[in-house]
Amino acid sequence: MASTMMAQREFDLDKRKNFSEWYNTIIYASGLIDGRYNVAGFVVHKPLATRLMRGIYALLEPELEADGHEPVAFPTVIPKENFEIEKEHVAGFVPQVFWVTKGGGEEFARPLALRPTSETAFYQMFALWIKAHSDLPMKFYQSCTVFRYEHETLPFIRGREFHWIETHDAFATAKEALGQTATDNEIFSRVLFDHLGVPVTVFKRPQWDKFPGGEETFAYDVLMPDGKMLQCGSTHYLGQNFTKAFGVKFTKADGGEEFPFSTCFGPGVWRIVAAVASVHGDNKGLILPFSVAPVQVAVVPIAKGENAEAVVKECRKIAAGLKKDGIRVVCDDSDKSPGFKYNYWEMRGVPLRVEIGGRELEAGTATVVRRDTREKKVVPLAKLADELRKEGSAMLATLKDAAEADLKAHVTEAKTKEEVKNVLESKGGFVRTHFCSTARDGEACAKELQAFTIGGKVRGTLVNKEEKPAAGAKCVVCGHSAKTVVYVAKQY
RNA sequence: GGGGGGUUGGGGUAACCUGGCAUCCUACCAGCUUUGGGAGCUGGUGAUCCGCGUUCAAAUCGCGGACCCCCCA
Repeated sequence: MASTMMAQREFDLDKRKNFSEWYNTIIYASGLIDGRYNVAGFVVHKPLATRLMRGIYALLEPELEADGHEPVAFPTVIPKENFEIEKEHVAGFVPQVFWVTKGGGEEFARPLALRPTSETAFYQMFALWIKAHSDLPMKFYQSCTVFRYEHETLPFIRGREFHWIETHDAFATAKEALGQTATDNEIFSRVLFDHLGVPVTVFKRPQWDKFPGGEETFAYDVLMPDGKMLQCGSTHYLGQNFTKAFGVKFTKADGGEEFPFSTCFGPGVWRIVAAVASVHGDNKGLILPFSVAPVQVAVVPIAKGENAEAVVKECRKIAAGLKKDGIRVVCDDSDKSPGFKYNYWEMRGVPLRVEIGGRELEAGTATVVRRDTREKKVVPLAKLADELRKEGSAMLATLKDAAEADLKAHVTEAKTKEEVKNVLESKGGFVRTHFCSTARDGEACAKELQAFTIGGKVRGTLVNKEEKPAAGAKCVVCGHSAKTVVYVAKQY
C-alpha cells in the first residue's frame, strides 16, 4: 500500500468557502501528483492521476474512433517555418512557445517549437496526403501532451505541459466540417455528463475570442465551486484558412481543384481531471465516478480478537473474487486502524468501501459504504459484485443530480452592468444578459464589461438552445438594441 | 517584462535580527500491545540549496549563482 506523504490530521478545508485552498491541498493530499519536480509549471503525475487520465482517454478515444477518427502520433517538435505560415495562428501562439535551439553543442539554423498545438504539423502532412476527393474526409486524433509557456500555473488547470487529445479533420465541404464541430460538441458534453457526472455548457464563442486562425470556436465551460468557469475543451471550424496557407488541395469529382475545409477538436484531459476533482470532491477529499476510479472498491478488514486472522483471510478472498469479476479492488490489510483506512481511501476518492468484520464473517455478508453519502448497506456475499456495480451507478446518478442542480442555481439573469458585477462578486456562475454584437461581435462592449466587472468575460451564445433577446431589450453595456443573449462569467 | 518573498530530515516548521548544543509536529523503520471512524508505548533512521568570503566558530553575516513560490503588466 502506498504511504501518505502528505497525511494531515484534520481537513477543516471547506470547498465552498475557500476553494483555492481546498484544491491546492486535495490535489497533493489525494496522491494525484507530486509538485516537487524542479521545473516551474511542470508536475509529476503519480499513479492515481496517471490511471485517472488513462480512464478519461479510454472514454473519449473509442468515441472518436467510432466517429471515424484514426489514431496517429506526430512529432513533438515543429520547425519554425511551419509554425509561421498561418498569420493569425502565429500571432496567437508564438508568445507561448518553447523553442529548442540546440542539439548537443550545435546551434540549429532553424529553431524547433515544442508543439503548443499541432495544426502546423498536421497540415504539413495533409498537403502530402490529400490529393483527391476520395481522400476526404480525413480524420485523425492524437493523445499527447502540448507545451505552452504560461506564467501562472496551477496543476490540471494551467500548465506548461498538459495532457489532451487533438483531432485534425479535413472535409470536402464547409457543411461537413461544420457538422463535425456539432458532433464534437455532442461527444464532449455527453461523455462528461454520462460517464463523469460533470455538466458541460457548450458555447459559441464571440468572434474576438476564437481560436487563432479559425473561423468559429465552440467551447465547453464547467462551473467550478468558486463560481468561476473552467473551459475543458473546444472545437474549431477553421474554414480553408489552414488548407490554403499550407497548400492542401484536392481534385474534385468534376475535375476542378479545391481547398478542403477543416476542423480541430481539443478535449482537455488535464482540465477534465480538475473538473471531476472539483465538481464532485468534498471536504474529505476526492470523489471519483465508479467508471474511471483507478481503485473502485477498498476492502477494509475489521480484524480484532480471535477472529482477526479469519477476517483478514476472508477479505483477501473477497478481493480476489471481485478482481476476477473485473472490479478494480484493493484489500487494505495493513496494520493501520480501520478509521485511518476509511480516511485514507476517502481522500483518494475510492467510490465504494467494503467492510468485513466478525459480524459479516458470521452472517456471510459484507457492509458496503458509499463514498459520497457514506451510507451503509449490508449485502449478501454472493451478490457482492452486482451490488457494488449497482451502488456505483447509483452514486453516479447522485453526483449528476447534485452537479446539475448546482449549475442551475448558478445561472442568474441581469439587466444592468451593475447587476452583472454584483452577481459575479456574490455568487459567481453565469450571468445571462443582453448584448449588442455590433462591431466585431461586440468586442468593445465585452472589454468594457470585463473591466467594469473585474474579470467577467462574455462566454458567448448557447449552442444547444436558440435564444432571442426580448422585444426592445438593450445591450447591457452600451444601451443599443440587443442582438444576442449572452452569458458572462469569470474564468480560469 | 517588472516587483516581492522564499529554500532547514520525506512533508510542515523553530532557531536567523543579536554567529557557538538545529526545535516541535507528522511521516518512515523495528518491537510489543492494538483494530466497528485518523490507536498507544519504547527505541531508531533522517536536514541547514550551491560556491566563494569574513570568523577560533556560519543555518545565521557579506558577495555570486541555482531553483521555487506569489503579485502586477
